[in-house]
This record gives sequence, structure tokens and C-alpha cells, in this order.
Amino acid sequence: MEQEAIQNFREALRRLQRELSWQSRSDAACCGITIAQCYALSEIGKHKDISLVDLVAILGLDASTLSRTIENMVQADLVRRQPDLKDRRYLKITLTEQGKAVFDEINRTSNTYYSKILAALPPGKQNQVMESINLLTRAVSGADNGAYCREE
Amino acid sequence: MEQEAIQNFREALRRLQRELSWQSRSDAACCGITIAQCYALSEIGKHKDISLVDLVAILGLDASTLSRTIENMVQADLVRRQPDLKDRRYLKITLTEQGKAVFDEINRTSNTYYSKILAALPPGKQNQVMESINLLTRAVSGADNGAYCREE
DNA sequence: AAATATAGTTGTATACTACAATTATTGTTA
DNA sequence: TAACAATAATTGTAGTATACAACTATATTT
Repeated sequence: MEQEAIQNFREALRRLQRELSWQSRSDAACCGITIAQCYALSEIGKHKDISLVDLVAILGLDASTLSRTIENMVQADLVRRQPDLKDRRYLKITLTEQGKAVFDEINRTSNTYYSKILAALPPGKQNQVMESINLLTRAVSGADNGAYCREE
Repeated sequence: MEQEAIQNFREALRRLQRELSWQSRSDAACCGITIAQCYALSEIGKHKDISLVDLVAILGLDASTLSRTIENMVQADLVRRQPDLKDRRYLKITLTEQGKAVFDEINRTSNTYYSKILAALPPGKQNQVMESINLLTRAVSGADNGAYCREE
């Protein structure tokens, strides 16, 4: 494979990554919450009722990290924590009314934002870009991450 | 625009973002440095000689944040800080020998990694994906971020 | 020469993150 | 059934990231 093509590919992905992370930061900041909270909130909102350990699996964080994030969100009256009566080791994490409001707000502003991006693409390219994103995601997640590190 | 297409687009981008950020973390972790250091190191390596304020502009961070990151990298013997004799307000930040070694290491493993991703794309789709990434980056950076926030 | 601007550092505060150890609950097995 | 093992969650500890505000040193402008 040509080195130059790889370099370009790498640079292009990094640029995209930077733009997207910038967007994420704005996304959260605009709703008065942090990024970590925004991600957690989105997942909780999608599931209505989720345990900490399941959330950990989705978000790829340590349980202790997420436990504290949730604690902060409880303090901020965004989510509730209730023991699961069927198995009292588990929690049922749910959105409060205010949490739902923020969730809706995020969805609304995000949709507005992403529709703008779609509209900013050259006409007739939306489908191609959409397909490419999915192809790329598959390729990235399928790449052998284990072999990426070298032994020390 | 159809709500569903927007939702799919948003979800797809978030998935991609998650995969990419995971990769970045591995990338850095494999070289024994942090992500923030990895980004800084890459830019310093590309420029050979750069001031803190220029680095701030590229990375989009606060000067105080980056000042401390650089301080840590000096402690780790990855970079050097020298006053610019032409204008003694500026620093010349350069890579040490060890910093160069890490820089090369990052480039080597990154190129290996990205070539794997390219190879994992369906044959004949590489160009389309590459084009799409660039189109997308332009669209994202061009989207009116200022109007994204609502007044409080 | 004084006022202003710029580059960088330091003080302070908050958040994110993970690993290790701990508690409470449930499941397994002897 | 009683001891042991596994699981869910929290807390202790510590490093890093981050930004805003205040500060020092140098350079530019008026």
C-alpha cells in the first residue's frame, strides 16, 4: 500500500475526530452538563431503566468512574437510583423529569445540528457519506486492536 | 428532511467517534504516554520547532493547560523548552532524542494500524470512503456552531 | 517613557479516569 | 444448609486534563 495514501487517511481521520469532539463538547456544554454526563444521559434515556454495570459495558468505562458520574447526576437531579427488587445488587437508573427535559433538549439540538451537516454535504452525496461512515466504523472496530500494541 | 435519516446519521457518527477515540487511547497507551501528550508530541514532531501559543492554536486548548502538559513532557524527557532569542517571550519547543523515538514509534504503529483499516474496507471502496471523510469534515467544520447553542 | 499587548507560568477548582479494597447480595458447591 | 465464590456497586487514592484568573517578563505602540 502507498505510504502517502495511508498518511492522508490518517490525517483525514484525525481532522474529522477533532471536529467531532469539538461538537460533542459544545453539545454538552449547551445543556449545562459535562460530556461524560451527556453520554451517560443519552444511554439512560434510550433504555429508560438500566443498571450501572450495563451502562459500564456500553460506555466502556470503569464502574467506579461511572458510579461517581451517576452520583453527580443524582446531585444535579438528572437521574434517580433505585435498587432492583428482583436482584438487590443491581440498581435501576432512570431519568428524572429534569433529566428527561435535558435528554429531549439534547435530542432536539443534536437533530438540528446533524440535519445542518447533512444539508451542508454536496447534493447527492448524502448516501455515499452515510454508507462510508458505516463501512469505516466496521473496518475500525474490526481491525485487530490486540495486535496493535507491541510487547514492552 | 426525514427524521429517521438524521437519527441514523447521528448514531452512525457517534459510533464512529467512539471507535476512533478508543483507537487514540490505545495509540497513546502503547507508547507509554497520555493522549494529550500524544497529540502535542505529534504536532511538535511535525513542526520541529514550535511555540506554546502556536501549539495552543492548533490543539484548541488553554495555554495554562498546555503549559502543564509540556512541563510533564519535559519531566519525561520527551521535549525541550528553549527561549527564542529573537523574541524572548516565545519558547522553542522541540523533541528530545527520546521524544523523536516515541514520535517515530507512533508514526510506525499508526501507519500499520491505518493500513489495516484501509485493507479492511471492501475492495474498491477506499476512494469513496476517503472522499466521504473529507466531505464530512468540511460539512462539520462549516456547520454554524455559533447558532448551535441556545441562549440561557 | 508610559501604556498596551503578547507569551508563558502559577494558583485554584472541577472533572475524568482507573486500580485496589470493601460491602452487600446472590449463586454454587460440598 | 453452611461455606465459598461470583457479581454489583461504592469508596479510597492518585494522576491527568481542563479552564479561568492573576501574575511575570518581554516586546510593541503611542
